[in-house]
Amino acid sequence: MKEGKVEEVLIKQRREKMKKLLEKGVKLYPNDFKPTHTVGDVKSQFGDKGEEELASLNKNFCLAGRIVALRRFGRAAFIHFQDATGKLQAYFKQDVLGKERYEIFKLLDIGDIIGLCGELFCTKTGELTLLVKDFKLLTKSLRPLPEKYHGLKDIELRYRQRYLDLIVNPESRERFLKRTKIIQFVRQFLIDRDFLEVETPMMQVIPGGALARPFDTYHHALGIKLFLRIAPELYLKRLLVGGFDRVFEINRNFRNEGIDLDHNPEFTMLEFYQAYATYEDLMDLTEKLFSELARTVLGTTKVTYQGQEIDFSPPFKKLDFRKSLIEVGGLSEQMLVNAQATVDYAKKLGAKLRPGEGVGKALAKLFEKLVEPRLIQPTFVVGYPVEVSPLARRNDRNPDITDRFELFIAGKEVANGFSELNDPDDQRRRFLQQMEMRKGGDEEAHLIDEDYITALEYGMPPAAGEGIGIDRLVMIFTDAPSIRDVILFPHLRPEKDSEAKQE
RNA sequence: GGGCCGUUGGCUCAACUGGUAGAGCAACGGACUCUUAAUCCGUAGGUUGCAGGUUCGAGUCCUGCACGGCCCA
Repeated sequence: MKEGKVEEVLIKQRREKMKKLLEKGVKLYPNDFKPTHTVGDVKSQFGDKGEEELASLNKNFCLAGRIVALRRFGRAAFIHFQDATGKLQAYFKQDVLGKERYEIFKLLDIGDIIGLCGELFCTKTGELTLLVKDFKLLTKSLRPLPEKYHGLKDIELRYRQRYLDLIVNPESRERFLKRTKIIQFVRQFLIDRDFLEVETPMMQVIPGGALARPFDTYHHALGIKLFLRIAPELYLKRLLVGGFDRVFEINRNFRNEGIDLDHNPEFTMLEFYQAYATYEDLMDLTEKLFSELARTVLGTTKVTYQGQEIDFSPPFKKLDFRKSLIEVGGLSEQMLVNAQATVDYAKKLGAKLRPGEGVGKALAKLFEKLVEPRLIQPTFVVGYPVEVSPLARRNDRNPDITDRFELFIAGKEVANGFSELNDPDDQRRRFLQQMEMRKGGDEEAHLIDEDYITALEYGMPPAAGEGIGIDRLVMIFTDAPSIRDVILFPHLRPEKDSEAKQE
């Protein structure tokens, strides 16, 4: 971070205060203060109590938090301090504290973390306030916080110094609290349905389970190249082979791709697998999950996302993949029956199709461009081409498509699920097709995983599985325009200064 | 990777067609014992992202670079 001269002066001033505090025998970073209450406790218990009621309490409260506002006048002052649960006002008076303690109080700054003990009362204006009888500096802050009224607006600083964003922008803090609530709800929803939470490798020898470019790394002791996982799918399905009939994992995936409003190189994914279920069962389950999630976390099934109302009450719309290209994408029937015409049109719209790549890939590209952004209300799209679904079960009536769905909300792909392919011979053929594409230059084509095929040869029960992009889900539920708004520390290019420091 | 836009005290923002870089908050000094964007008086704080160029003169125009945002690939 660049450090201007002015900032250095501000820091120096605070260091001077530290010196004075030390001279008065004040410890700067003690760790022996135990709060008896949080701001949330106090507010929920006494927030609506009247003056007399508070006065008759005659009880001592100890709280701790960061000073975020300071209004001094002579020998008294009001501050606001905040802890993890909220903000509370406190009143410092020389009468109460004595001259010596009040002199120490005067050396405190906005940003300092303090412990406060005292009684609750109600101010003239009706605000619940702690009358401070004793206080203790817990951590001295050396740097000035961003402005109290406007907060921190600079988007780059908000990402790079998220802790500042969290201190001064309540809506950011709320958003991340909501993220946690969402994940907790999803986890409990699955646990309640007898799903077993498991952890599978983040580092894999063969990165599989999705069509994406991986990050690679090296394990020195083993002397092998490893890849950060792009999906946990193939490991979770090995667990189905092992007899865990319902499993799930909520964890990070890593994909070596560009960054935009909907993509971060590491993102959080839920994947779950259920033996003896079909993709249709999972669509039902997904509707239930999303609508209950909305009701629990937001208190309503109608959500406003970027100005558009989204209704999570079931049932969700279902749309056939091919039909969606005509009805939503505006393509003609004639074009879709003519493979060459389809491919040509996809190319015309800017899709890069390599020589080996067929009509399935072209359709997927057309869908991505013409249909996906228009699916605002929760919509299941079903009937994806086999070519782009190498791990999904083939449809019994139409062998060109799979028993697969994707769920779109607000123009974003939020979930992807299918009946699992458990025929080891078909799986091998699919892998081989993918290898052909890879030879044709498709770096995202799936690699052959012989060990996984071996597992299938032992027999995997018929099953269905699904992945849900947690970050996008949180975006929609918190009205966040960018995935970076729902990831605490999104990836940015390092600043030049810090790069120099590393060397 | 390409296009467009942005970068001004710690923070939030001003500065017309090129003509002495300003304000609020925060800070510092002072007054003030129920304030809440406290108030009042005073003070200080800037290599306008970086490097070049044009010009008598550049925050402003031009070129390159860095970082960020949006759009496209």
